[in-house]
Amino acid sequence: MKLKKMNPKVKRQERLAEQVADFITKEIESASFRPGDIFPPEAELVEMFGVSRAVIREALASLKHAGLLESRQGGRTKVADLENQKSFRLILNPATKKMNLGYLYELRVALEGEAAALAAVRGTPEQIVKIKKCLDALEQAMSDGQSGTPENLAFHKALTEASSNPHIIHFINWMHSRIEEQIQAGREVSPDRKLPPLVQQEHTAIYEAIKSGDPLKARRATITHLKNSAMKFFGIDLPSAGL
Amino acid sequence: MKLKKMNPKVKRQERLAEQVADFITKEIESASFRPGDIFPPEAELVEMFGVSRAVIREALASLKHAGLLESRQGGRTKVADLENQKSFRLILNPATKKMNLGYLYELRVALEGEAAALAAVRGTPEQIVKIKKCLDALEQAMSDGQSGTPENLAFHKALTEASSNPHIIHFINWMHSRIEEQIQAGREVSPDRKLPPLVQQEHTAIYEAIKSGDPLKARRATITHLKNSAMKFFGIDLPSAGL
DNA sequence: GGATATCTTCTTGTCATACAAGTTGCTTAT
DNA sequence: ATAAGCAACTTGTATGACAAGAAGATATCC
Repeated sequence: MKLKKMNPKVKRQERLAEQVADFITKEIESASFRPGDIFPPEAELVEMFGVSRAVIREALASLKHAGLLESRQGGRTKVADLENQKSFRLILNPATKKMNLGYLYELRVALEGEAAALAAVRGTPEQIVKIKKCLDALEQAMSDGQSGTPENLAFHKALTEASSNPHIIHFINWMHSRIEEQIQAGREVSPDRKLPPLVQQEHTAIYEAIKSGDPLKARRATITHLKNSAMKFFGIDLPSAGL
Repeated sequence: MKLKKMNPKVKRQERLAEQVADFITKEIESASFRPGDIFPPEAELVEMFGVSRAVIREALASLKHAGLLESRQGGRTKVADLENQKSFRLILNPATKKMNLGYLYELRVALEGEAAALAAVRGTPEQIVKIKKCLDALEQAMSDGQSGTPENLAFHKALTEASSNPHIIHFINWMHSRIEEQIQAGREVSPDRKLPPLVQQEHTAIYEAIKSGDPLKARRATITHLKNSAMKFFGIDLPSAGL
């Protein structure tokens, strides 16, 4: 239960407050504390972790900001309801890395499918032109023998933006980086990530569907594309879910 | 640019660190600062806001934890890439309250539709029984003349849980509370929120589809239900997006 | 005896100061 | 001009002090 203050072996030493915050977060997520429980007073935490009150307060401030804890001057600090958090964080079960990635992909399918459908319904001509440009750039990059990863990312980004829904855009972009993080974390699966020529067909299908204003076709093309890449890169077999 | 330290008129005084953090967050979101920009040193912020360094540090700790800022001992603090944030927060445009709610509903439609489809594909018998129980409880509550709001919530929750995807479950629940918050915030639209008898038909349709294991039907029933309630309660006309 | 008011103690919120650790940029010597 | 070294600046941590509010114990009044 005690934190090490200074471990010289660790290259990039994390700030103490962050260590404490992470520790407490795990404690709460592992249900050692339940929502509504009263939290130990700061003085006790100071002893427990062997750090100054300033550090404890910075850690608690972070967790209060994130919505994990609640406090009022004079009163005791309480563990907040998970529902009431202002920010959303993935709760990653370290025991099931591969499952995590699959679950994340399911989320991705739902959102990017919807984004593509929305793009087909209300994408502006400029947005659609932008998608086309990204498609061409990707084509070019691949025929040049490059990996095409950045162009691929740009294509998906342009696609998302054509949904014109700021929350969906923001969330999809956020999720991409979370997925990337998961991939980096679970290195036992090391895909070469080289885009096979086939994907370009899938990309084109998505573009065509959006351009023709057919939301269902756009959604299906996107889902097919994501299902295929999940299988190809990670061996994940996503459920069809009726589309 | 200066914060008031103590405003006796405000009932529930927010902590200074939280005020500072919110202020800085808005500054960053409104693009006054761009990712990669170096941030003013703490000493300068102390002067700027007229608070102690401890308060500034707690605010900065919160923002670093959220992923908005990055710092290294000795170096300058920088504004982090929005993409790299570990937690997701809604960026609410205060100018367009009604739009926000509509956009949130689009997100909700995408996710709950997917959840319903997944529930139809892989919902366990126990999960489906639970949905039925919630449906019955809602029926009972409504025939008793109650609002049925808590039962309605329970029904949707049971539905979501049957998707068996922890991230989707967590995110939908989180979004419900965000939507509720938005509704509270924009009080000019004050719906009476009383469930009309018609919704029960829609609920039953969702349940039947899931029970029969038909993901497409479950998805469509859910989307129809959400579209109708968005229109009924808030006058929001959601796009069809091909389903 | 029970409800109410007061007071003591505990806890969180804020401030001030000091120093350690590390970075940045300038100065200086080669 | 380049590189080493130094000085100033910035963030990280620790400590002590006090204010403000909450919670519980105590005393008071009916």
